[in-house]
Amino acid sequence: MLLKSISRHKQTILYGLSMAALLVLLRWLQLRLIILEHAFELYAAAIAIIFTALGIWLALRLTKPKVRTVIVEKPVYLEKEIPATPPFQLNEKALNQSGISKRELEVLQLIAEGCSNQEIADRLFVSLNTVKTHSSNLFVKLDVKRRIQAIEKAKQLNIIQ
Amino acid sequence: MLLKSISRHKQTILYGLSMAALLVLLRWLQLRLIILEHAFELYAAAIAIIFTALGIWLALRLTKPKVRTVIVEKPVYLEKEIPATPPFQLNEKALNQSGISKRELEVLQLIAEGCSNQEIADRLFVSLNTVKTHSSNLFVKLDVKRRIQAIEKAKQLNIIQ
DNA sequence: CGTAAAATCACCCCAAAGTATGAGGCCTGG
DNA sequence: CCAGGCCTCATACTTTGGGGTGATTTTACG
Repeated sequence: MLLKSISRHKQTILYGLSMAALLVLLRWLQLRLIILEHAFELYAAAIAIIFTALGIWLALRLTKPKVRTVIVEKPVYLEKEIPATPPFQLNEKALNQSGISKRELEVLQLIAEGCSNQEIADRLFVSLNTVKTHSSNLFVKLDVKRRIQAIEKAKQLNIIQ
Repeated sequence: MLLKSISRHKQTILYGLSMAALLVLLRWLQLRLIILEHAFELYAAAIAIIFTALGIWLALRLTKPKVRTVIVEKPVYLEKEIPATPPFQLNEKALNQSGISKRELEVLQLIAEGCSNQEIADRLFVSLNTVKTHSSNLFVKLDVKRRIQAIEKAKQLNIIQ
């Protein structure tokens, strides 16, 4: 029970532990180097670097990338010039009809890339359970039973590449 | 507004608070064990805060795009000029190089159709274990970890449609 | 402002997928 | 003939996937 809980929050715990370890290390370094001449500068520099990294990490972790690309259909009739490889065109109609939400679409795309649910969770910064929920909903909306079938269907419908 | 802001950045605040708690703990430990100059600690804390902020600012600065709307003109071709789908050409060279056997290829094709291992076993009239063995070998030979990746890779190599 | 949809997460349980290992039968080329 | 690849299957185990339920929080919209 406890073990399960631990393994489930492995990442969180790891984060915490590594931060703690880092601070202890810094403390130790301080004690070690306190006698040296430029210990203070080194220590300050280390803090600066580490906390800059922490800040970057925090920002990236907490600001959900809000890149939203909206593709609008605009028919253009052509006579003869056919591009060799027709570019992917998101079929918004099919997407809307299926009732698949934005987040679900993201999950679907990652599924199509061959990610495991855990990998998807890591890349979207959500929990494994959330990914499962999304994919479950996806299967219902796409009327399929397995992720592979979901990929096939979504490709047929031009919902994903 | 303030409340909203608080609830929005709950994670951040929690993180900050726990960091603060950690520092206080360390401070307390220090007071317990050693008596050192206070200026240093304050200075270090200041550096930490400032550079965390710097990191956040940097990250936010460097990840620029927010909402972008891309309008793509979708080419619609006249009836006669529907781009022909190039006929599937099995890449025998890649197939031989990969070392995939005949039976494994059959399994691979059924995997790509979205069949479960049990369904594959039924269709090939072999046991479930056999299918598992084949697919395991496939993953090694294709250098992938999951069946979805195997499908992708096999399609890339023109081993399957 | 209130509501509905979307997103998030948890817990339980079971099924499917995948790993590791061993083993026996069947061809085939040297 | 016999070594080696292939196909078959088994057993045991771990990991991942998926169903179901319920809950809270965000977000979007009238």
